[in-house]
Amino acid sequence: MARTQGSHSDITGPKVRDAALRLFARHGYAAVSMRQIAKEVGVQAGALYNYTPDKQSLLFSLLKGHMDDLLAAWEAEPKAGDALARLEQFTRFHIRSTVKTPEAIFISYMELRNLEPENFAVIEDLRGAYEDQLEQILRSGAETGAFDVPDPKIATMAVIAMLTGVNTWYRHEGRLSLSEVEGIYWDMVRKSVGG
Amino acid sequence: MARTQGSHSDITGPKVRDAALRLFARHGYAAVSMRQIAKEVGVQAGALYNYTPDKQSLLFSLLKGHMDDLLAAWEAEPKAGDALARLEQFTRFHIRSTVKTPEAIFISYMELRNLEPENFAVIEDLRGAYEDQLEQILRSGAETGAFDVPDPKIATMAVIAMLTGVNTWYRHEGRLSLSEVEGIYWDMVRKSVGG
DNA sequence: GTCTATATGGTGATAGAC
DNA sequence: GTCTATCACCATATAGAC
Repeated sequence: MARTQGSHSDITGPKVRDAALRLFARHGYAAVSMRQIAKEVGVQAGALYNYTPDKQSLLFSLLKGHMDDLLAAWEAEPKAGDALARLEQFTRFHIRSTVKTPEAIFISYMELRNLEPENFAVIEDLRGAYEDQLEQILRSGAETGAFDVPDPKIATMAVIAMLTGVNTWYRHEGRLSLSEVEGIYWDMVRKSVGG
Repeated sequence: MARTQGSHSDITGPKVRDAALRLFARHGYAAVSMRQIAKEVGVQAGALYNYTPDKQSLLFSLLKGHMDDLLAAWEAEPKAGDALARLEQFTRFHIRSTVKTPEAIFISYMELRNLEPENFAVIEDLRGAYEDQLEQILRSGAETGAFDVPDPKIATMAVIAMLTGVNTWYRHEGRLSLSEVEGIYWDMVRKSVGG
């Protein structure tokens, strides 16, 4: 039986999140008003509050959703292979993630300071869990002698920063294909840890 | 002869810039009000306009000043040595700069999107000039066979991102000394380019 | 050079009609 | 679920007294 009371909530909700993600990534959370988001969605500002209790919750929800998706996608990857194979897997996974959802990756490290303390703590935990995945790979490879990594913690930060940097310049229409980019970065990552 | 009309401009001016730099770095340009800056300086908001025509000019001036300082400091470095020595020099220089002026480095890549178009173009040019310094080093090393770098442009972005990442975690009171950090990163950078 | 006071407009969020 | 209208507040920037 068809709904008699018309509702767009099942489509407007995602549109609100999409618009917020895009605008936050482009202009920054603090610089974007609820009226701008509403205009992008095609509703009045008041209608947004059917989908989020406030602006801060909207930001948090986007970041939390992204981190959950990222961790779930990594968990879903096959976990076979030695440390070198796992490092290649992580490298390619992180670059593909960066390229697939650039706005989400971007706001996830640009808008942390605009989270209220409790929200910040949640996202920082998830980020830490993600970085731990790489750190464990480097640590296990260092123990078996597969890698030459004197300080796995620092090496983790260095590799993550290098890979996330793809975000700042990669364009789909660019000179290099995604697999070429992956190959170049994997070559550098592998060599940087003496693998 | 002493000034009869009291003036604090020679001290208030720098204090305005210092406060703005610190607050922009911590909370972001869009999230910081002129009233907050004034409060930090210890004057009323109106007084700030003796030192900047508007908020945007204040941001631009901070970014421009930082990039000019950075380029001038690099120019002032001795330019002897082969590509490998020059790469080590750049690596250590960039890390030291990142650690010495963390707020300026931070806003220089976080607040670009808050610059108006003409201001953005100026800063982007200066950033490009800085990145070119590294790219030329990698390119010359690749030509002589000192480095194994198939794509100097990408390698430049990768190395810069890795080094700038120090900004996100380094603390003066931390576990590692600056020269230890430099050493670890230089080891990774050298290996990553096959040097 | 700094102050107080103010012009002008945008902000997040809510109330109540439909 | 969306609209219009509105509240209370904060924003940047300026004017004019001292």
